[in-house]
Amino acid sequence: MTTSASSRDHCSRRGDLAAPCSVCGAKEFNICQPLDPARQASLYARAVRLHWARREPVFAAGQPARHVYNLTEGMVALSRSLADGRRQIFGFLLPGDFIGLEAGDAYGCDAETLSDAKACRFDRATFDAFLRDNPDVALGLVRAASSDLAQARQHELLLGRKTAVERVASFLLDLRNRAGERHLRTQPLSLPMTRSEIADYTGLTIETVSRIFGRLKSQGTIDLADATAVRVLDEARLKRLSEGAD
Amino acid sequence: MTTSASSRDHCSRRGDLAAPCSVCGAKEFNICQPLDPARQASLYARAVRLHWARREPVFAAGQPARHVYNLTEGMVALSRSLADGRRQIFGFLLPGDFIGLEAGDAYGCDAETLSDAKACRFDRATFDAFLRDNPDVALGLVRAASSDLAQARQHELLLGRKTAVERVASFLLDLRNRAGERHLRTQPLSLPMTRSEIADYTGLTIETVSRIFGRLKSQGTIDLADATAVRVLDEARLKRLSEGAD
DNA sequence: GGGGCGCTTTGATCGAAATCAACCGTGCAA
DNA sequence: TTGCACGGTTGATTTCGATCAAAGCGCCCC
Repeated sequence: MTTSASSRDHCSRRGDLAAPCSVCGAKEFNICQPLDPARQASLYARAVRLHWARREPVFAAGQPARHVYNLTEGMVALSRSLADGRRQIFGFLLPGDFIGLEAGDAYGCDAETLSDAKACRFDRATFDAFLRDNPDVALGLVRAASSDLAQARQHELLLGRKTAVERVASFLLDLRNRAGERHLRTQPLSLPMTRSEIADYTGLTIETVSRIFGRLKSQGTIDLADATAVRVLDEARLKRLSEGAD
Repeated sequence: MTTSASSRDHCSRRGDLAAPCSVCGAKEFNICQPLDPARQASLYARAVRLHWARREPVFAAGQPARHVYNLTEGMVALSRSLADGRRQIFGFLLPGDFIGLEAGDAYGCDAETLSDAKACRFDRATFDAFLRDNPDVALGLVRAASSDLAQARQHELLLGRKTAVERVASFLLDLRNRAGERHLRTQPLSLPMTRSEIADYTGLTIETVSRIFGRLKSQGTIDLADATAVRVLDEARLKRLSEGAD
């Protein structure tokens, strides 16, 4: 199995999710609440709600890709490591995002929770059949896949050509924008990831990330109540820094 | 128009292509030769064969994405630049690859030829309609898109976490494998791209790329007849170098 | 032939970020 | 309460690749 030992199906906790499952429409964690019961019956009947604690694997690179997930709460990191342990994080997934959608026979990267997280899980075969019957949903997924590629290329530009300051500023702005889009904007922005995960995303070391946070703080560009609570004080400046000005 | 001034429709030169167009099946540059005339009539009737000289733009980031291309001969680079000119090349396209497939309303990157190149061009609307009628082709494209994403992530790992030697070794092996897959393997491997383009792909400078080529040559790992003709002498060693051993 | 241009190579030096090394604060378990 | 593990910050030093500089080599055009 790809989900960790402590993940539970149909967990007994209840409550609103950060985002309803975009496939089966579930709005609460343990209740099936599809938008269109007739069409989606075969799919949601088999959908399973899962939740994980912080720092648990959802799946690992190379495992057979038997499931597709729709994240409804929490944050998940996609990454891949070299044999000697050097790790590159590709991105941080937010509620509403799909996990494992692009996989062929096997998952191409590791997926790990960065916080408590919840997701709807679908069997790949069931999911594919559902897409065949629902071209509108399928079209939406094609768009989502294109946007993943666009994001990956943006990230390639960051890793290949930006300085350390530009990388960290870009990371902060990007996270802020994506959180804002999904109405998850909190003030201050709370970061579930550690300095080590930010370093592995930006292609830097934890020391460099820490120093740059310090510099941004002393400049007055951001405020740090603690290491995880970032308040952007000067967005325009942060934007300039992310593009190589200053 | 996105194609350059010197591109010509239905060019009068003839001859076998490196790869037949994977959509309309054209095997020669100026002759429509579809695999299944009945089904594909609406598409191939409007397909246009183009060719470009070296270093010509196919399209630029931000332009309205009106066309989809299938490269049949030559090589094209996808890239994106920062305001100050720093450029990141995302990949090198070979015959058989699609160009501009993942674009939404506008192209997300610059596409430029690295050599003389030929392609079949389709109107996006026509192409989309064709895909709706040919789900098998559409499925193939979904797989192609997934593999683009996998490749982009491999490249993120290269840019974020590999050393200069590892990057150049990975670049050479990757190009070699992809050329081999498509029966374009030449011995020695001939590189249509300059040191500057290799640098922009690997996130290095031309001087560093040149020095590493020199080092690989003096080690006996590769042989360089001239700057563009690379013969891999010790593939196993190159593989080890690309992964951090040695 | 010669001169200039674009690309590559090679050498010397510099600098941004990595590495090495303490040290701090917090939370947790003995 | 102590001790320790973990994450974060900060300082000293090193290093890898960038930058600066110069020269070599086709290649094309005059």
